[in-house]
Amino acid sequence: MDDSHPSDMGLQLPVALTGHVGYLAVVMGQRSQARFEVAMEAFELRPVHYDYLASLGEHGAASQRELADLLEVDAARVVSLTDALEQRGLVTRTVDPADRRRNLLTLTADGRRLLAKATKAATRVEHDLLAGLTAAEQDSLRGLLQRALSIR
Amino acid sequence: MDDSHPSDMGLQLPVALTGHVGYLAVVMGQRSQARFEVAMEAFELRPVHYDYLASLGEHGAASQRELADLLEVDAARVVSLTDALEQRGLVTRTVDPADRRRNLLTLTADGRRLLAKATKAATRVEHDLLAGLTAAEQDSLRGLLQRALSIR
DNA sequence: TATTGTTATACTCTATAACTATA
DNA sequence: TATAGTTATAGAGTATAACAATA
Repeated sequence: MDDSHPSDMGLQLPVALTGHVGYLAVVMGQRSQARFEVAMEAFELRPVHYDYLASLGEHGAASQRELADLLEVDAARVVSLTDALEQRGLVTRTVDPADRRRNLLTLTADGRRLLAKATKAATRVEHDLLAGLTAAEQDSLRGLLQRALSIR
Repeated sequence: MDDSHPSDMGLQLPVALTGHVGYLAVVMGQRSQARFEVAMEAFELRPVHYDYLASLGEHGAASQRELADLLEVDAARVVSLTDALEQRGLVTRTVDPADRRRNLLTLTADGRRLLAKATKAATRVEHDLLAGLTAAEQDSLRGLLQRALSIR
């Protein structure tokens, strides 16, 4: 929300915090999230909606439970998220013929179009977020975070 | 909360997310915060309490407003945080003689002792969080995050 | 009996606004 | 008039638990 001026010249954050990757990751995550929220407002999406749409965009279809596990959100939350996105015509629910308890979620054409636009905005946020680093440093940071998180 | 097994073998997170430093930073921050919360439970502290104590630990004394600006939390929140820490005998409020509107916050001896113990626990969390990286990579990651955030 | 999805409720956290006192 | 701190309230966001349908 508050893109802190580094030249505030009040107190300084203690080294006990700024010297830890854990703390820096929290701050970096908050900054990223805050800017991403602003960027997504243009599409009336919250970050979790984007994660939702992007996941369907790559997998084609998924059940609500699968999506809940993937995004690590409560199953009840997927219900209300899906309600909202379905009402806006971005997603459809269809009963899985193979297991009629399951709802298969799919992006509509509108959903794919919105996702494409939102993805461009997300890339712009990424670019701005890393403006202080060289391209090589950006790659390095990405790789280190992926390794630390055991992603890919 | 949920230290995700990478071998869940459900769906995989989309590259649209995992390929962005912004997303990785959010996930890293969440993981860090979650583990830090668990570690601080032993001291009946929440992360914000630790940030509070660590800031006083390095600055000696600060007013409530200064602390609110530094930690980027609401002034009203500093009131309730201070209430709790003061009741536990970890912090004292004393009126600033130079400006009687201001409360100067100081760690008590108990506060310093608890901070020292909590700091050790925080260091252990940091160590575990970065277990997958070499020492050189850890330094590199720390430096890149600091540069990206314009800290120090 | 276990799992998927749904609903309604309760709770936690935080921001907001109104107030007192000092400057 | 502006600032520091306090208090009480309201709001958003999320988790919880009970339920219905299907396996």
